[in-house]
Amino acid sequence: MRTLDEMLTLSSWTRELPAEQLSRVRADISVRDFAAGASICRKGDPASAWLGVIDGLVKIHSLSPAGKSVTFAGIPAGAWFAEGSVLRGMAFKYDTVALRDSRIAFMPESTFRWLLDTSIPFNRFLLKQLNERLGQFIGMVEHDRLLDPDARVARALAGLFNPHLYPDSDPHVQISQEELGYLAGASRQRVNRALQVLEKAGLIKVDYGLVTVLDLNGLQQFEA
DNA sequence: TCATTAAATTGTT
DNA sequence: AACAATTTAATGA
Repeated sequence: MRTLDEMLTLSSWTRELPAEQLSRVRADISVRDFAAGASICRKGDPASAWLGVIDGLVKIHSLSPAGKSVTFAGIPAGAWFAEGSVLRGMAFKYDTVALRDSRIAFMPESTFRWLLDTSIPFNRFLLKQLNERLGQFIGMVEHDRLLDPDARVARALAGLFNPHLYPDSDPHVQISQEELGYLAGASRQRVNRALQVLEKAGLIKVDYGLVTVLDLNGLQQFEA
């Protein structure tokens, strides 16, 4: 399992941070492990920390009153998230759940705001991240209305590998087809067929509980 | 190390 | 939604 220091080294916003600043940030962050299926934070919890996925995989999702699950984003190792709620100073609007055993970094809101007030590199990073996320969500609406299920699964999968949001270069995702369904807005059965199509197209490799991306560009551009 | 079993995940209808 | 097949993880001999 990866460590906080490895995560910080991987995060681009730490690279231009002066050593004193980085060491304070490092000292302020706390780390907690979550088992697969465990809730990391719930809708309504105060957004008291900026969150980083040191290891594992996390989803941001919402449950309909009828119990249907919709996943808005899957967050792989190496990524930081929840800056929206911390910036707003409000409670979380969605639930976040560990999809596998995961290690999460908690940067206190006070440290986050201190970086915001003092570090240009940190602000640059946040702007870029917010912009990338905006693009991803606009894309989701577009794909939802214009693309067939095979292509939607392809884009949902590709979204987990956005190189700006998720700098980790590991081409594997350990995720079940059921969870991919929640992410792509398709049934598990439909996801299963889509994965077979994408595998035959040479874009991915499918294993038990694991998808390996072979051609990220091809995935992003896939259309039936 | 191997066999057995339960649980999770997948493939198909 | 249901069912069978497959894979993994855990257990104990």
